[in-house]
This record gives sequence, C-alpha cells and structure tokens, in this order.
Amino acid sequence: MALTSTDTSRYDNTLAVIRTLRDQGPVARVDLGALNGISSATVTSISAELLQQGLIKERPPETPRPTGRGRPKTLVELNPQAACVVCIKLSINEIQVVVGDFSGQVRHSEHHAVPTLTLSADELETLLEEKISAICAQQLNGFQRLAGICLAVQGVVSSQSGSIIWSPALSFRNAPISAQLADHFHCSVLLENDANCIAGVLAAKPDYADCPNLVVIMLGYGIGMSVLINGVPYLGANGSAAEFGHSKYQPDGALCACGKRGCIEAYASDYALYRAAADHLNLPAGDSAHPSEQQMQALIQMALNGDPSAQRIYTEAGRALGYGIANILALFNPDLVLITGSGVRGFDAMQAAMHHAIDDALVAELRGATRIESCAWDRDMTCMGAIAMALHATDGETLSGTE
Amino acid sequence: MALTSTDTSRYDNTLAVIRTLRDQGPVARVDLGALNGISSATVTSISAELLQQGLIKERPPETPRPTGRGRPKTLVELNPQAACVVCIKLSINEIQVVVGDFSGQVRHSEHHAVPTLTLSADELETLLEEKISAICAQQLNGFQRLAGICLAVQGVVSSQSGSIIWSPALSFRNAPISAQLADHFHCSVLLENDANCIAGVLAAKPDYADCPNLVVIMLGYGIGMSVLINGVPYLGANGSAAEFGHSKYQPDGALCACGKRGCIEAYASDYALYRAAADHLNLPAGDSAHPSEQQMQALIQMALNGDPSAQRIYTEAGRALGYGIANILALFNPDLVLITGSGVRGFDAMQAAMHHAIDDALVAELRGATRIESCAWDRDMTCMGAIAMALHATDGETLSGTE
DNA sequence: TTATTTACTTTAGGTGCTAAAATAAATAAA
DNA sequence: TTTATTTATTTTAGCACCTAAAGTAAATAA
Repeated sequence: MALTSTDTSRYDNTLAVIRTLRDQGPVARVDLGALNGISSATVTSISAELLQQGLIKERPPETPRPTGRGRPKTLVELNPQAACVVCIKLSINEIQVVVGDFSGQVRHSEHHAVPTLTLSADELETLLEEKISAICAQQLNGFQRLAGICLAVQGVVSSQSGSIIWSPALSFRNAPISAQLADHFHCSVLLENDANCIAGVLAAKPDYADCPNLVVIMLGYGIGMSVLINGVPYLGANGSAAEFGHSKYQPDGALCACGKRGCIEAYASDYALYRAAADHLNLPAGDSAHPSEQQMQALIQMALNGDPSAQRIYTEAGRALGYGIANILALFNPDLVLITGSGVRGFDAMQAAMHHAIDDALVAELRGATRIESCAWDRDMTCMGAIAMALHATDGETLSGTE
Repeated sequence: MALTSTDTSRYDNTLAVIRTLRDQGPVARVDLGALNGISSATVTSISAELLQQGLIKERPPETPRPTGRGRPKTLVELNPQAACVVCIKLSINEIQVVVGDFSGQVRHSEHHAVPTLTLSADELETLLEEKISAICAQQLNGFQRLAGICLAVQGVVSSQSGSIIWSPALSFRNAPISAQLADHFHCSVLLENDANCIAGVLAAKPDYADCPNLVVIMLGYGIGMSVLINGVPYLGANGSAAEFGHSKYQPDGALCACGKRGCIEAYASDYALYRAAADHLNLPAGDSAHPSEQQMQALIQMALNGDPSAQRIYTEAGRALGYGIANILALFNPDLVLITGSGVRGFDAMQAAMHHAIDDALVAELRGATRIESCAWDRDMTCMGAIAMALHATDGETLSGTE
C-alpha cells in the first residue's frame, strides 16, 4: 500500500530535534525527548535516521568525568558539514558576504565596498552572482550541500515574491531577485529585511526570552523595525509592515528621504540628525546626506560635551522617537521594545526626551508593562540572523534531500 | 496499554468537522473530507462518534429530488440543541444579552438600559449575574449544556486574565470579572473586545475572504480597532493592542477622553465631532459629551446639506483618520482596512479628506495594494461575533464533555 | 563484587490515518 | 423491467508512528 504522508508528526519531531540541537548545542537523547515532549524511544529512532543521513553525529565522551551516577549521557550534535548557507547583507555602498554551517556558526565573512546606489538591477544581479560564486569556490569544500542563500536587505522586501520593493541602498525599485539567483545556484533563495534578521538574533537571547510580542527598532542611516510575534516576523500583506521609520510624528513636518513629510525617520535617523546639525554647527566635512560614522561620532560628542544646539537636536529626535513609540505601544502592545542599530550611539542623548514624550502621549493603561530598552549594536548580527533564518527555512529540504 | 493522547490528529480533525459544519451548514461526508483534507473513511468514523454524542445529526433527505446520478449525499449538520452560549455586550448605559445555539444562530436577544457609568465593579458583577440567571431560567430549556458565557466589552480587556482594564462604559478600571462569573455559573467565561467580535464576523464574509491581514476600525462614541492575522485577533502583551483611537495624529493636539492630547479619537469620534460642532452650530439639546444618534444625525445632515462649518469639522476628522490610517498601513501593511461602527454615518463627509491625507502621508510603496473600504454598521454584529468566539473557544470542552 | 542509578534500545501494543474493496442508493440506458 | 453506471458511504486491511514497559548498557556507591 502506497505511503501517503498526510501525517506529519515524524517530520515535525525530526525538525524539532534538529532545531533543538542548533539552539542548544550537543544534547543527550533523553533531554531531546524532554525538551520536545516526545519519548526517548522516539528520539532513539529519529536520531538513528539522522545519524545515518549524516546530519548529526555522536560527540565523543567528555574527558573530564561526567558527574553523578548512572550510565553517562551520549551527546549528539549537528554535523556542521551537513550543509552550509551563504548570506549577503546589502547596505548602502557595502555588501557583506558570510558562510554559515549547518550548526549556525559563521565560517567565513568578508566585506566589499560596492557603489550600490549607482547599480542597475541587472548589475546588482551580476555582482551578487560573482560574489557568491567566488565564495562557493573558496569556502564550500567539505560541506555536503549548499542549503540556500539569504539576502538581508535594508528596506522593504517581499520575501514571498522574492523582490526588493524599495531599499535606501538602491536607486531602482520593485526588483525581483530571488528567482534569478535560485535558478543560477539551484538552491533556495531567501530574501529578508535586515531588521527581521536582527530581531531573530535578539529574540534568542535569554534576557529577552518570555517576550512573545517583541518590537525591535533599528536606528541608523534610516530607521527600521521588526515585529516578532511568537518568534516569527510579522510581514503584512506584501512585506512592508513594520515601517516604523515612515510612521508619522507630525503632519507637514520635516522632509523625509521618502519624499513625504513628518516621518519619524526625518527626525531621528542619522541623516536627519546631521542635516539638522549641519546648518548650525561646525562639523567634519563629508557627504552630509550620507554621514559617516566619524561624522556622527563628532555630532554626538558635541551633544555629550554640552553643546546646546547639538543637545536640542537630540532632544527633538528623542521626542519624535517617543511619540512614534507611543503609537507602537498603542497599536502593538509589545512585551518589549528594543532599540538598537548604529544610531544607539545617540540613545543617551535622546532617552529622557523619548520617555517624556511617551508619558505625554499615552495613558498608563496603554503604556502597560512594556519594557523599553536599548541594546548594543553589532554589525555582524544581521548576517548571523540571516544564517539562522536560511537554515530554518531549508531544514526541510536538507532532511528530505539526503534521505 | 494506557492510552496516552499526545497525538492530537483525531481531536483536530473532529474540531475541523464541527467548525466546517458551523460555517457551511449541512454538508455531506464526502465534502467534509474534501474541505478538510481528510479521507471520507475518517469522516465516517468521526461523524459516527459525533452522532453518538448528539453533537450532530443527519438531515432528512431533501424533498425536491437531488440533482444528478449516483447515491444521493446524506447531509449532516450540527445539532443546535447540543450546546448554547450566553453573550453580553456591554456598552455605555446599555447592555445586550443574547443566547446563541451550537450552530451559531442567535436564539434570543434583549436590550436593557443600565447606568453603567455609575456602577461599581461589584454592582456590575451582581447585575450580570442577575441578567444571565434570568436568561438561563427562561431560554435554556432543551439545550444539552451551557457551553460558556462571553462578555463583549468596549475598551481594553485582557482576555487572558479575564479583567476589564479600561472601558469608556465604566468608571472603574482593572476589574477582574471572568473568574467570578465562571465560578458562579460553572462554565467557561470569555472576555472579548467588541471590535474583535465584529472583525470576526466581517472576516467571515465572502467579500473579505483572502485577507490574511485584516484591520477593522470601529467609529462610534470612541474609536476602536481590531487586527486579524490569519483570522485571529492580535492582542499584544495584555490585550491593549490595536488601540487605534489613542494613536496620535498631532502632538499637543485636541484633548481626548483619555486625558491625553492629539489622539485620533479626539478628532474623529462622535464626541469629538459633536464637541467641535457644539461651539459653532445650532444643534439639538442633549448631553453633548455623549451625543445620541439623533444628535449625530443632525450634525451629519448639516454637513451633507452643505453647511461649511459642519463640513469643515468632518474634513478635519477625515484628515486625522487618514493620517492615522497611514500609520496603520506603514506598521501593519494589511490587505484590507474596513471602516465600520455607527460613525460610518459620517464616512462620506470624511472620505475625500481621509484619502487625501493618506496620499499626503505615505509613498506609494508603503500604501501598497491595501483596500480601504467602509462597511454598513449593524448593532447586532457584536453579539453574533461573541457567539462565534464563545463557541469556538468551548468546542473542545463540548467535545470531551459529552464523551 | 553487588546494588543502584541513569541512559539508551527493543518490544509489544495502540491510535488513527488512508487506499481499496464492498455496499448502498440513486439515475440512465437497453 | 432489467441492467449498467455513477456517486456516497462503510468496511477492511495495512501502514506509520508513537508510547509504556521491559531489557540492556554503563557508570557509581556500598
């Protein structure tokens, strides 16, 4: 009788085991059972299959004596070589290319200066193909397969259709990109918003566990956001949800890079801060529409050193941010709002005004118990998140691809 | 060997059958299989159990010949007597009590004028117990069981903890209520926001199918909202998500009933419209802080008849609403925004300014393909939604309670 | 050396599904 | 009228997968 696999429990349990091992590192079979609510008999059966497929391996017993009585646990762990993913972070005038292994570790990372703003869609496509091909040639020895490619892009992307809808790094719009890369490299291609990648990494931190409704705000050249509901990014109808930067502070307010007025981004992003400062202050020379980290550091230093004009700029930014966050609290009522991105360098200068604005805007019942915290910024987080997402998305294929 | 029911597939399939019958009315076993992706052999087995439990019954063959060849379908349908729910809608100075049967139909409905604003929490509790007891005594003959009670409340409620956090109908806050009612009536008590109830009803309409991300805005005395993601209301950390009425149009703007300034509600709710009008226009006497339907009708008639002051008020309300909706589009990117509630009476007078404001606020990429529509208002919808939600929540109990 | 403890594996039995076969109940055709 | 065909439902047979319990393995404690 033909097997008709409508029952997905074995598949689900197997994925759960793989993901537990990725999250926790080496785990014994008993513990895998307990963590996933399945019997250890089932874990024995699943791990036998995974061992046979080469997706996991048994870890040799610890040299230091295992503590306690009884038969020692035999830990199993993912075989890092079982698969790899290539992730590309696309930002303004820079791309980062990384290789991650099946266990989720970064194996290789490189940065390239690229004039992204002047590229056409086809040139971008060609460039990505070149970079990925080069990495594959150099870095993919020893891996059983390339599970997938993940593009992490600043701006609005439609993961579903695989198109970049609108990115500050690019001068063109509505560019389908996933399909062509998938064709070229014969693997899954995932397109993700950079804030969603970062939110995934942050949500996994123990400090932020127990936050089923998590909002991550990314301050930087622009302002991005990710809303994680039970760990999964809320995307909306076509991926343009969570565009906090373009939510409104003030009708007819300051001019935003999007062409409209009064967006939060027009007050609290790097370009907005620098624009407001450039008129009054004596700041380092450079492209004032795309201020460098040095330029921004100079500005924040002025504020921290007590310059009243600089302070006023950060106060106004904090106020805009606060009113924006008030809307987030009213509309999403998250457990936690995390503020990160390179722009957190200015968080101390904005914080007081931000909290004041939130209190001004919202009654206590709607502020609720939401924690609002900032979080140190690490430019590698995006790619770490992209690796995790790419692996998660391709675990099913990896599983059936090696059967 | 003891049965350990970790496998939930039979349970899931049984619930799916019950819910299909509730949504679709009488359905044949073959079709139940096709609709739920299970074999008709399984449907035979499930329906035999449900028949035996009295939850469904076979419908006698149609008198007019069934069309086509072959053995005619035997339709099965829910037994409406298998269970009932009592739902109470709590609004300002009025409660509505309805009884719904297992198939989701309204069996009985009554309205009571009640001075809700002057009640204490205990008085409300007592009042509800009286009304529910009375209804049970009169209306519950013939039902196998009372599956549950649902309270639909305007304002912020925490379904999880069963407390009314903040309601414009009540002068007290943070009142736990579900637990006491559950104790008293020995059944599940569900606490729901009224907008979520209505959104559930609207989402079921065929016009609005294929909208996995649906936002419903309720205009009325206040302004409420519901966000349905894949058919389930997004609640946030403690049920206060989707508070569109208190999201901001303008920092330091008009005074809102919440005590803060610049909320959308302070521009586009009934009380805000009437407040703005009362200064300039000759309107019917009455409580201008709680305008009646007649008072509001008089106001909108003035606007529709061309009175420039009245028109200006609706234009400004439309603009505030539009800017608010722009934030909804940027943050939720829904497939559809439905505007309903008693306040839709003024929608035509607000619509142009609203669309203008949205276009003003958002670039095309972020407006996306979201449909923005109004929808006729029916005051019974809340209770219909509450019945559906109460049944949905208690189907599991009904199933195991009659085994 | 033996008892105890803990981990893992094997065995036996159960649930619940599906495909296929059997049965039921109608219409269409001969 | 009888037979063939069609469609719905039920029964049967068999499979996948899980768990509890029993069995085995590998350690420490007595």
